[in-house]
Amino acid sequence: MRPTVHDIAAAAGVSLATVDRVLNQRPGVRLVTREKVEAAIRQIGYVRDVAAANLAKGRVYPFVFILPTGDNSFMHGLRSEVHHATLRSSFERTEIRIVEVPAFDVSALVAALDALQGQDIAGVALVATDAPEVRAAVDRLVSKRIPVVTLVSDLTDSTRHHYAGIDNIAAGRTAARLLGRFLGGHEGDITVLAGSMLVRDHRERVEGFSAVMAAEFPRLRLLPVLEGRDDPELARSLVSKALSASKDIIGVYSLGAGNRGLIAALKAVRPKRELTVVVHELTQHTRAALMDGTVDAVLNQDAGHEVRSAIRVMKAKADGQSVIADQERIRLDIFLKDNLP
Amino acid sequence: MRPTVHDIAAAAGVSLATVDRVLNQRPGVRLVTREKVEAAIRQIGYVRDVAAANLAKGRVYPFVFILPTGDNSFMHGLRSEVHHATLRSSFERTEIRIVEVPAFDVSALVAALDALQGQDIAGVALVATDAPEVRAAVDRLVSKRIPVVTLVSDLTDSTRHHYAGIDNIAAGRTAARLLGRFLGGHEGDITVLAGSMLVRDHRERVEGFSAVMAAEFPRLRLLPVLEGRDDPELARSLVSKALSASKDIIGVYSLGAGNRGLIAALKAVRPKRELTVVVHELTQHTRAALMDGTVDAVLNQDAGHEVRSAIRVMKAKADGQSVIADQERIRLDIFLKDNLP
DNA sequence: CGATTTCTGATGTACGTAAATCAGAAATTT
DNA sequence: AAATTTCTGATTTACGTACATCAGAAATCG
Repeated sequence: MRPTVHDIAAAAGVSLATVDRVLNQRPGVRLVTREKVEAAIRQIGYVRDVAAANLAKGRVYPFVFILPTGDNSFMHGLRSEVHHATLRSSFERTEIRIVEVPAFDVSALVAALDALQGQDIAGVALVATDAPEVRAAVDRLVSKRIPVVTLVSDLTDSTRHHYAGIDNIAAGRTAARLLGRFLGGHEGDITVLAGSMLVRDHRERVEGFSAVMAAEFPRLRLLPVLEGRDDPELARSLVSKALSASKDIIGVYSLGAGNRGLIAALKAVRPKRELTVVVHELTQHTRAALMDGTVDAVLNQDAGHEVRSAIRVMKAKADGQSVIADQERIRLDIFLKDNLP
Repeated sequence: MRPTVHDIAAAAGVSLATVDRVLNQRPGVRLVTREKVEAAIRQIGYVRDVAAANLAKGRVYPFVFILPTGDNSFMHGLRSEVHHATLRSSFERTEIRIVEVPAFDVSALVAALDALQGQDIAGVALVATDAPEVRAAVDRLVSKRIPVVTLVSDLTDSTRHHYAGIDNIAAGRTAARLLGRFLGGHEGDITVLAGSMLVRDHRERVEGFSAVMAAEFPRLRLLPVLEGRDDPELARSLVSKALSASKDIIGVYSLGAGNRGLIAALKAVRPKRELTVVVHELTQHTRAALMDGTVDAVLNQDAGHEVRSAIRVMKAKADGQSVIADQERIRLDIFLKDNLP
């Protein structure tokens, strides 16, 4: 059986109350006594039973998710996953609040973060726009001992406790290799469609993609990155224009959201032009496009995993516990038409 | 706040003791009273606090993992993941026992399963060899209300509660498409190396692989499947022989374990022959081979996820609880040299 | 040395559930 | 109607921890 507080008390030759004071860092214990107790804790290998502790405390974890607005499928899916998590709240002792903030809007995000300051919050998860002001706001929360997890897109040089998202440089590199290998030794242009270079995940994907393309597929030339702001309509017109401007385009990498516009543009030129296409985010649109051959591969991050992971990590941090690092690594899913879930 | 047993008692106009009898299916409650209580439970939406219940019961979950012996890296990794789980036992209230059984040995597996019959076991996870005798033994356990989860390889038509592993047909199909696309329009032979056609996962991979190859890459011809019994030495000699027998081999699909033998055989012919290679299971050997270009893609199942998922599912079944299906779906990981973890 | 101040022990209640005991009520049998 | 059996209620203890209170011991101060 696992040792309990009673065992510590017996081992250290003190009372339960003193053990409790040491464990919960309450005042009223002499240094020598405290050390005696701590030694006993280590020696018998006591670990607090979090379930029992939470029961006694009536603990609930008030978490806040800050998500960008926008009607693209990915963010819609993310919101829906957070919503699903709220349905499990009573079991998991969480109380999840969703705060929506305009996409790519730095000051709105900062305001939302700062609004959390005084509140009783056990953790914050946010889709970060990578700006110094946001970093500063996050650091303020961290310094108030509030666990902060970035979701989907990370924040450079901030003190956030954890990032629940994929390695976007690796994603870009992987896209490049898939595209390069699928195109065999062919020569031609590649067009890249991003959402916004303001978010770190998109910048990193471009960076990884360009690096591998330059190093390993010199016969494929990258055209300037198009910014579709994750907006289907804008994406459509940008891609259509690009395709008619250059007849040498043989490959497309879409690394943001708003792919339903991209797919429409591709279908418009489809029988005539042969294009190899890699896109991000598995949605109903990209799934259909993968099935019908409009798209050759879909890179995906599982929003459900990201949300559940963020919650687990925030809980662990709030309790000062460690996490199973391996379990919290968010993986880059590669979908071909054969391994769709 | 969540409703408690006290709320049920009040709502149903009965005592705590009666509520307890209904909840835990103890005798001594008249049918009408029982129905009244059950109605109250539904009406106020009571859900048992499993943490508190486990605390009160002093519940521990004695689980058994039945794993095949064998010194290939994959099984080694699997054992090590189960071992890691034992280290978390005290937190998770589990008591994990590992039973080793010779690989591909039906009667030994059946004996191990039957040995569990009378024992106090909260769940069994096994790497199944797909045979009717094994299925029958599993069904016997299931009929004794013991949760059974197949791990890595599933069991046809059995009543096991859950399968913690990848979709192997999809894995084979994916391998075929990767190999086919990477080979561009080239023509030639493909050799397939399996462990044993006695295990369902390997059979299914071959099936998926062959189907896609036949349907979509008619210029690639499949040679007869080699059976390396997941043994590095055997794999090496089989592949070496095949490579020298046919000069037309331009692709290799290795769907079992024992890849360090395969890799040695490949390296032996490496500078002269150009081969596109897809293998299963990320180990130190396949990882190195992917990095140095001997292998083009690695398909992987995350043993850690499988083990943790199996434990979560066995727990849930033991408690009569539901699982988050999406969270328990084991994914096929596709690794190129760019997205290695 | 006595008077504080600071520490420590003893004890009790609580969290939500499980499980046991015993007395009394209701139903069933004789 | 009495005797029995079957149900139900009331109450208690326990799980491991948190937290509060109060009394008494030890240390520190004047």
